[in-house]
Amino acid sequence: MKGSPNIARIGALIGDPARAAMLTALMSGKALTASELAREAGVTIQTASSHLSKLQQGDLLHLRKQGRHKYFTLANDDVAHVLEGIMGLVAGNDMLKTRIGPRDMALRNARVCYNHLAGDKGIQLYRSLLGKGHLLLDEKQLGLSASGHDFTTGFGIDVEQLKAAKAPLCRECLDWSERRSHLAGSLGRAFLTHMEALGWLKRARDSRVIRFTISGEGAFDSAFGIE
Amino acid sequence: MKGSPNIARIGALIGDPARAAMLTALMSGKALTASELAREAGVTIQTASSHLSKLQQGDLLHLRKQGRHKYFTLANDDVAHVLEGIMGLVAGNDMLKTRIGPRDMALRNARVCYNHLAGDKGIQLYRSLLGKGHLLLDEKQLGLSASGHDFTTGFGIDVEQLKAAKAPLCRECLDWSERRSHLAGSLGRAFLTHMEALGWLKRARDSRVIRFTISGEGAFDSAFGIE
DNA sequence: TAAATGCTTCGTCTACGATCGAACCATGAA
DNA sequence: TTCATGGTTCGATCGTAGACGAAGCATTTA
Repeated sequence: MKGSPNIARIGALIGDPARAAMLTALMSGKALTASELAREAGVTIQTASSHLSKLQQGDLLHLRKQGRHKYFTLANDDVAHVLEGIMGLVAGNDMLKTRIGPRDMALRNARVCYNHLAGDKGIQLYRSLLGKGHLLLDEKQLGLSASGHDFTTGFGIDVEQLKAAKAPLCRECLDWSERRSHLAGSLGRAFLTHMEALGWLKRARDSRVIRFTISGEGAFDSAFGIE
Repeated sequence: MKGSPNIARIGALIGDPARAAMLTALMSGKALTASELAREAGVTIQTASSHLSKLQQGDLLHLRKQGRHKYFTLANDDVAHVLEGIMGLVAGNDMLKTRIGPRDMALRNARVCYNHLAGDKGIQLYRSLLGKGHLLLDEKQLGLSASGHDFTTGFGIDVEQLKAAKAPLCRECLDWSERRSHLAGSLGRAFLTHMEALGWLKRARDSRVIRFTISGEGAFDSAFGIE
């Protein structure tokens, strides 16, 4: 109707507790089935089904049928970005009152933000790549420089394959815990999955927490020149 | 309860049509009274009062009493940032279907995003400052370089005064229309208000649209080196 | 085929919240 | 003081959306 986009629709989608729980669960980046999301939200499978169809209708979720399963993920990085932003709003207010527990400390140190690395570790990575000139912020968005291309392929990531896909390669994402940017986009995802493949880190089973192994932490520091 | 912040609360706040209308109205950056917001949302003043107290309770709004009036603004730049992000989500989906009209074109060209310049013009400004080394993105957040300090004061902005305030000086804000960053923070606000004072541009009465004057457009281009 | 699993649809119930009329405070003007 | 204006609080109404039980599809396994 008006010139501005319809905010209320999306707000209402996020505004329901059950749906919000599902969305936060999907922030892990994993594809989850309808029944898993139902458990996560603490509702029966029928109501979950209703919620999921609404979320999908609102283009917040992406669906991938596979056999008799339905795997849901967040629709794209933008959705994740908005969700992180909202978390930042609550964090700014609540965190001051609530004493941050060990679980939150782990979240702040390293967590997954829709399949890419966030938290303190994510920012270190971003800063390193930017500082060494591997990432460029010159013109539009964020770009991978020639040296960055070499570095990344040398690290073991198939950049050409990522470039072939239609999804944006680099994107920055603002962190609610640290108030700084970290690397998102398909490249950000590739970094995380590759580090996991290298055994540097492990994802916690049912949360967004990431735990680095002892050797992985050292390898991370030396690979990216963290003092 | 859980480790992650409580998203649903904020989503629900944004999710009501009346409240959403108020928030989008406040994206203009102007301070609006309760009754103005009631008109904007199309509800009576009583219900508006209820909504406003909820929004304030949720730390989305900042209140400033003045005489028998109550002036509301968005609580901070982060709130504006999140709202723009949500608009971006809807824009990505709806804008493809809906043919963009002249009103939207004006919005894309130049608009106010919580008191700083957004849209195409906002990005030009940001790119220019970054390209000339006046803004630095090295380490944490965004910073004003020495040359940027000189340039800005030369432009007629009292940077020292801004630095004295507790609000962050520079911040980047992602644009939904252009998918690029522009300058937010108190410095971004200062740029907009100063340009308005110089007569370069005029804000539309009841929208977020900004119209540059003919001379203002030329002055803008030469001041920031837009070809 | 039958049985089991994953998910959807239907119908009903319930509860919360948005809305407004009316009365009530508070501030500023006459 | 009295009047007008800006805003809040109370109470009642009403709608809608969320919840689940039960039945219905669909797909995979036996």
